[in-house]
Amino acid sequence: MKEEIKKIINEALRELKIEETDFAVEHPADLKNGDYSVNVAMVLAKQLGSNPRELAEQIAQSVRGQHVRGPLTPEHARGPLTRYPQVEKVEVAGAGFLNFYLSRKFFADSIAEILEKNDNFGKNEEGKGKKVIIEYSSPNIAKPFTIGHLRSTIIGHALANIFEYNGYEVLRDNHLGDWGTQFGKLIVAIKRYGNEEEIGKAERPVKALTELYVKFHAEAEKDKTLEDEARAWFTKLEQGDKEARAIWQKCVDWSMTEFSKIYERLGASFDMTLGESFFEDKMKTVIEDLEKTDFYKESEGAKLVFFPDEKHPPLMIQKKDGSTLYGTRDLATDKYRRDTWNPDLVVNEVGMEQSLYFKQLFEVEEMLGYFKKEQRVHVAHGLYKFKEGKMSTRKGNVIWLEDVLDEAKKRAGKINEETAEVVGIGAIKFNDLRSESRKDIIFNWGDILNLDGDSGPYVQYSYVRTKAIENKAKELGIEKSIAQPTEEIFEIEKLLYRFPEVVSRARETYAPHVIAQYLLEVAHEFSSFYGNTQVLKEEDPFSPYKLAVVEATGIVIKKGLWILGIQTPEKM
RNA sequence: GCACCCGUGGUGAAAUGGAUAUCACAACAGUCUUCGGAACUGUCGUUGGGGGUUCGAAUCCCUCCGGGUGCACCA
Repeated sequence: MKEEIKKIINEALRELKIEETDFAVEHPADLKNGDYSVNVAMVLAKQLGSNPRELAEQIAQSVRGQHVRGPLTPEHARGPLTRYPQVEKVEVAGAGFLNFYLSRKFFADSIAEILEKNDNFGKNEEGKGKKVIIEYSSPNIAKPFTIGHLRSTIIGHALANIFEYNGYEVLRDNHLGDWGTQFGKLIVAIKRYGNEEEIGKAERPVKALTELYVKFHAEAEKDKTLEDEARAWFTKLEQGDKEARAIWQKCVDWSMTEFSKIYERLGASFDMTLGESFFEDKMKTVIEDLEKTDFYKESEGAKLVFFPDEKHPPLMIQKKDGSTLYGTRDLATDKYRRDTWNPDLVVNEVGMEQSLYFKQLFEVEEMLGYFKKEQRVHVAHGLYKFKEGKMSTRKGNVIWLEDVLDEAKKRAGKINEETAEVVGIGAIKFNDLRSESRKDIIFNWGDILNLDGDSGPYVQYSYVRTKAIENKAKELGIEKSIAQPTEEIFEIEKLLYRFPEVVSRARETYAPHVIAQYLLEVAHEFSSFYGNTQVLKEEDPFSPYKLAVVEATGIVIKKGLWILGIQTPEKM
């Protein structure tokens, strides 16, 4: 429709003998200002030195076919609008906006389209033939999967769905932190203070491993030789020592058993889980590649990359003891990704605190010719905060994710026992996705599970309500139909047809909250029309056309929530 | 010290450079009574301060203030 409006405007400009110019066709923020608004008069007013409102009025008249200046072409005499039955009227408003109001026909057609496409409504092809790797979740083996890891999992999952819905081929990668010096410490701790059999049988083996890890640090305070012992074990692990390898493997297995339970509850899934250990033998060539560049330098025995003009602080790629770092492994990972899948885009969903690191990483990858900077994106999220203060993952002062999920379920159970899990998890997810991911989230149970407010359960309930109305109509023997669009304009129709644009914008901006906010708007509009007693005041509460709108609303909400990774219960 | 992010009603948030800055929660005042967990209406703002760019700034630029995070052998 946007394109059609551009054509209409350009036609009017030609008729007025005004040179064409760039202008915007947008949805006004306020639904009262029409469905599309055009700023062409304001843009032109400056160039022509005329009054924007008067100019807008002239353009509007030309659009309506009420031309004033010069002879009319026969086609134009009828007015462009008569050839576009989707447009109801054009009005001049504000500083000189041309507001286009769409017609009943347009809305009825869009409702028909939603009903027809159903589950596929909103899918588009903009990413056709393009491949994107999205790395998210990426917990550390043998370390707690806390509420802190929740954000990456939830946001990453939503992003993956957003890209997929826009036609991209999506590879979801869980880049496990399964390598690094902490495994030396862990091996020492297990051998000294642990019991493998007990850990294996524990309900939460990771919890047991974390306790051992904490104990190691406590003991290492007193006995400095422990650190050396740990380093030695990590070296053994790197060299493929059988015993070290076996213990490491157990840690991975125990952790994954525990993590998969969480993923199942969260509905998150991955196409691959290539942990850092997978790239252990792939780092040599990366370091060789780097040594060839002008930016490589050794300093105090370590190998570093220095950035031109000291744009960023240097990035270390090898420690003086010869072992590698996080960055080295990430470079190897991305080289492998390029060689194996040749993706158009690689996205890392990781916390904000790593944004300098990612700037460095992307810069180095460009130096090495692995990826261009525009092919690498760091989607950064803020922290969860609690009223009591910032949460800390150190010193065992940890909030375990499973406890949070259980609490959500328990609280949601007060609404409806049967759907407690779906509503509880949905509430947590929606709370995470409803605002810009860059911002910190203040964790507040009252808001998260609020049925009346801007919450996941509120949106889920709106969907359930569409089903309730459909069932009621069935009882009354009323069939949906778009044959007779009611005279009254439902504000909700003005929102539903925009769903595909919303999905597209969420992809462009890497912003799931765009979809969440849209769903809230839909839910609010829906409840002001079909919010309970309101409906019964209507003369014709369950007309066939209204039912069609209700069903379309259900389709859009369900699909929107699906993209966010949130399930829709059938009852609440 | 340097760099990055954030600052919007009492609270939590939204706003592709556009219109009278939107929504929810809480509070107060009122209308209505069920397909339901009712819903709706009204009241409450110098977008942290100050400059600048622009026809137009919460949004872009500069600067100051406040909060957060990061800056060589962790990940």
